[in-house]
Amino acid sequence: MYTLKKNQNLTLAQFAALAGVSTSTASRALNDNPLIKQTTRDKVQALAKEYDYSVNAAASRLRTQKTNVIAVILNLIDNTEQSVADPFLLKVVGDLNKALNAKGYELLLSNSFMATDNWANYFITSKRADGLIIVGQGKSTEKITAAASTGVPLVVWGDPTSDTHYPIVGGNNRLGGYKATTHLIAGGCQRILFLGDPGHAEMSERHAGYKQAHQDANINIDPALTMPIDITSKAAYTCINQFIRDHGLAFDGIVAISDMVALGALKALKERYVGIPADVSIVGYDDIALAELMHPSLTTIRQNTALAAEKMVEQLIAQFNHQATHSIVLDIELIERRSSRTST
Amino acid sequence: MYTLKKNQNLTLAQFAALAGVSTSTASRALNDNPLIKQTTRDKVQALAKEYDYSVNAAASRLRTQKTNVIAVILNLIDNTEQSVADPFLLKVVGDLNKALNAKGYELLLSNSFMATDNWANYFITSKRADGLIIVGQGKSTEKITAAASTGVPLVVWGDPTSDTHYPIVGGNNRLGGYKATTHLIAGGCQRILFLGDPGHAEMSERHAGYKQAHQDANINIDPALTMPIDITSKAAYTCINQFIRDHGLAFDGIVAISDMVALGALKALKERYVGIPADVSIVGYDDIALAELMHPSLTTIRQNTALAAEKMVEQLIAQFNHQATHSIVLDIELIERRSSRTST
DNA sequence: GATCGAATTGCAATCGATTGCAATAAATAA
DNA sequence: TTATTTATTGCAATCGATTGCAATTCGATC
Repeated sequence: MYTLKKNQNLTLAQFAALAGVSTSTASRALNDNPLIKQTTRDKVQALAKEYDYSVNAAASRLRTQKTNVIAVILNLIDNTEQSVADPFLLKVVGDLNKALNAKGYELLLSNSFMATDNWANYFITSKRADGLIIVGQGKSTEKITAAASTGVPLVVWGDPTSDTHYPIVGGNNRLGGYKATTHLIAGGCQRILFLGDPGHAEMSERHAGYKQAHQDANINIDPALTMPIDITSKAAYTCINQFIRDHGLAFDGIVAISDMVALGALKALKERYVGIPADVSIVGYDDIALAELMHPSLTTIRQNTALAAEKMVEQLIAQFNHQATHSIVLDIELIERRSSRTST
Repeated sequence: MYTLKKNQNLTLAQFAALAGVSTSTASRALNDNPLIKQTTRDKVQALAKEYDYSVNAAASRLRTQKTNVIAVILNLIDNTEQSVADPFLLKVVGDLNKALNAKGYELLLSNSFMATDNWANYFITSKRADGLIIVGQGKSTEKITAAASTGVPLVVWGDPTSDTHYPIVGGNNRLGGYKATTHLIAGGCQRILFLGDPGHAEMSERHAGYKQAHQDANINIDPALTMPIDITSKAAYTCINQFIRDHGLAFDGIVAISDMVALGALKALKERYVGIPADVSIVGYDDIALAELMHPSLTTIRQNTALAAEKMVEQLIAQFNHQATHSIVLDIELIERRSSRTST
């Protein structure tokens, strides 16, 4: 059994007295304000370390009206279950954490299932955070537009080609869909399944790329091959099973909306002893860590999340400085592995 | 009657004037203080919603000395690279987020690579958070003990059998190691590789279970079969390849310290056309979402992270209330899948 | 030594919500 | 009716750091 020990906290006034300076000098010294003589600054800072003094963030935030906190909102799409666990989303959070820290901000994590749905009010008006980073556009962008319309600084990870009044950072989804599909076609695929819901902004773009690739190759697009499923491996697994039960193995390639989806499909196919890539080629999306570990390893479209995180933070800071912002399209990259046939 | 533009930053004073009450009444009404007449409370709360008023968290925190924020620190072990991306860690974060929200707390995310290494000082003294949840004991528990010794409220995810002055929540690692190993032995394995570094608290316990299982089955333990590798799939992959190159397939079972490690091993084996589970059986740890999706699906030890998160939050709140706390051992569960032979 | 300007430092008001205590209104008892 | 509780509400001090402006010190120059 352990009990709480009361640790005494110094206030700036007490600390200043200790250091033999006024509170103003102490405060400025701690903030490395050039108004204060260098030697004084050094002395004060050293004392702060010695006495474990650190400024009261609450007081500082109240006075400066700045929190140095950014709220990151996981804007999940479908059912909680899988989405929250999606390695890709969480990787983005990790990268954001790094990018924010590098700029002196802290990360307050939330998801779209929280009680309030007035983000601007809850986070910004209440001075909990200085800005919002919203990961994912969700099925509807209502809450986002609502927040943006109040003038709150925010950035979204999503499809950057969406026409919005706020900046969106994201991969080139159309190109991603195009490259994935083209790669399959080059490998000899003729009937390519599209696994993902085109009702969602990013997916819609990828689907457009998928269609474009077909057209460029003069291949007819069979609408029955587009499967608008949830972004979960379970949905993909079920979908593939159902499809094969209904139509047999009436496809020879799969473009999946995420690696998790691809893995669900892969599992279903393997269980039916479908040869991969001999019978069916698969391309995923995101290049999560697991993609490489699968057997066969998964061909996929890589998104540079670390760079994306930096860009998002950049765009947010621009808003703090009342500078113009804009959506950013990031390059994507096709990572060829063993789940797809190489072009002949 | 004139209308005020909504969503301006109202102060409590302005809002109270609007509502025709004093600031004290307004404040109490918003906090549902029974001192205030019910009808007044209702009226004030309705107005708050109408005018998008929300209390300034900075001011409130300054006055009440309570932040309602918990800092969650990812205490990573080895190289950043893989660990940050470990789906298991991130799942824990997701569950913590949920558990904290349920109790009215927010989650401030950090990792052990941040600038400061005086956690107590940085988070608590500075009034950024009310308590710490540290995910992972790391290779050394220095920082944790340092923080704990200052009396800061904290809880750790790690090995609960460690003898500490702070509460640790975690799975029954010894039992986990034991069950995994016993399961393999029951399936006929005689030479079982242990993939994971026993120098780390949790791993050490699992290793103890591994040894115990051997003893109970009267099987000699070959120390050469214990491979102290990093907790990454890459390390596992390399390790298995190296081992086979050096000694051939001198083992018929693997107990892996995490699913990621198991997957790395699996990949190496598959590439060498080793039959799984025919030639080698594998048991992982954590039961991440991917475990089920692998081919063959991965037998593993499941840890109940959602429950763990709740317990951790509970232990933390107990400290806020100056109640006694204690470490908690959570049950684990063997999930039998296809990567291991079933007991005959 | 006196004067002026620059370099440092200090004074005191301020940020916005909370809460002990006092004050008032309403309800009950005498 | 008046006295006495009891239920509501308001006053004003307080939390701790920041910062505009005033005050002081220090050099350098005449």
